[in-house]
Amino acid sequence: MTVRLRYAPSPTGHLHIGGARTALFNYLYAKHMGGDFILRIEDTDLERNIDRAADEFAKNLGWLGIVWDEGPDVGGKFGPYISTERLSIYEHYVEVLKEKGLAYHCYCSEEEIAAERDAAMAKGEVPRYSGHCRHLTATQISEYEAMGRKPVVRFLAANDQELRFHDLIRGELVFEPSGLGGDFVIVKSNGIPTYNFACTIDDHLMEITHVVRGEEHISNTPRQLLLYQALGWEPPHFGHVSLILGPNGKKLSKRDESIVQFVEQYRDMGYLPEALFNYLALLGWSPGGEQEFFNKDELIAAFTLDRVHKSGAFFDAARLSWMNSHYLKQQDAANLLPLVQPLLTDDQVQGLSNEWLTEWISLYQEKISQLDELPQMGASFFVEIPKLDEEANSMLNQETAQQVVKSFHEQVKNTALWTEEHIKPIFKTVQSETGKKGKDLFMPIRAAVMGSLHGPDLHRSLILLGQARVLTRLESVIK
RNA sequence: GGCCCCAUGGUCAAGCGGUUAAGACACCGCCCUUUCACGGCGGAAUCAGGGGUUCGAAUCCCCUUGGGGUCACCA
Repeated sequence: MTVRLRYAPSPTGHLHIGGARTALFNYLYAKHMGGDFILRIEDTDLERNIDRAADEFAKNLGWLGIVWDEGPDVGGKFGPYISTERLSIYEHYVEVLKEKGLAYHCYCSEEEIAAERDAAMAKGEVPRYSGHCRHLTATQISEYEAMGRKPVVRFLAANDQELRFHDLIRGELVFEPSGLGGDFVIVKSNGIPTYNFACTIDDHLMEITHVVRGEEHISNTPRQLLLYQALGWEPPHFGHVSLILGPNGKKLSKRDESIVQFVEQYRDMGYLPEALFNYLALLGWSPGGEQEFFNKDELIAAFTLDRVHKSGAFFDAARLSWMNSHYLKQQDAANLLPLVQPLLTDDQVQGLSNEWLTEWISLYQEKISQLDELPQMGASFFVEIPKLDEEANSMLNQETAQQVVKSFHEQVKNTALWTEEHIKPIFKTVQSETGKKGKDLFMPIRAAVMGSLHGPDLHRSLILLGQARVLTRLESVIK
């Protein structure tokens, strides 16, 4: 039997790194086992649904390199893959449960339930639905209806045995039935099923074999187990992945601004999908060896659930950054060009060929850890005369530096060709003319031409700049 | 608070009863280099505490402590 896993986000925001990692683990395991990976949208919270969010999830998941075999856009034989398009399916199973006497209408208002809960809490007891509406008479029901109350449907959780399941990551997990909170809601008063219900129905009908999800779902599992039991279904295997922690040591909150946590933001900053993919795979999972860099196929080959960590992991932005700089170095500058172009203004790229820009990228490629550092770092190439920074300025105020610059200027002016082979001898000549070498030779020229003592390879920079512009820049600092 | 989960350096982590407790990021030195970076070499830094079990415990068990998750008509 082939393995089937799914990622089932609710379209209430952007894809964040925690969700992306959960999707990634599901994907990697499905592919490792030669099975299917399914994307399903759980949009049962009508109020919080955000337009286009589902498309964004798909877009960003796709960007990361996660591909699904079935989903809202690609279809599949277990569709539809969006909860709100499956309402009639859920209705059917509500009827099934009602016929078995395991589901009933509850007319208690949210206020009444809240009052019960608060009372229980005040007494230090576990909140638990009282079962008030379990056995309503026909008259009571019509009274409630006459009052205009809209019922929810509750599942009759009469279970009094402990619930247990073998978690793929954590091992045997056991729950006391008293902690469940009594009969829980499976259909909200607006007629839409709750997560626990929809999820159970969908996972079963879609023949999901392994449910790998965040640790925050551990406590939902016993309720879902009850549902599987009531429906006479075999539950899938469950595995709960630990949380990704923010700087405060708590579960990442989407509202926490201290950390960049949406996939799209990383894309915009110039992170490569391979780097994020690689980093996320290694967060909370380890193949055990010393290898750090893995491509997708290697990860698929290596990924197993039993090596997923039980403890939470801090999101280490510095490590991601390091990993991205590695992937950036690996790339051909030409491949980076389309990613860099959107980061440059029309003004900057005016009249510049792709070849020129590619060379410009390759000049800085190994110095950056994200692509959006490039425009700033390489800005001096886009202006006629760069502004001298403090260090460069004070260097050029020195008489010895002026000598070097003047001599260099003279040579540049008189050279006919402007290639690496012609530039090298120029430095030789300046060296013998001024008696300067090493730093004393190169730094004044770098300062004069680039406006800074730090920067990429000087020879290549000069060539890219072009003879005319180099001359202009030299003249601008000669006193 | 109830229930549940977790615990190796600052961070990611290897380790599954016998190791000088890997490796990486970050950090600090040094080297390479016309600068910055890259790279190379080196350094500092970890088994939360206490009990057991065992000839032997980072590894197994218990307790404590600490952290986290969850207690919705959100997922």
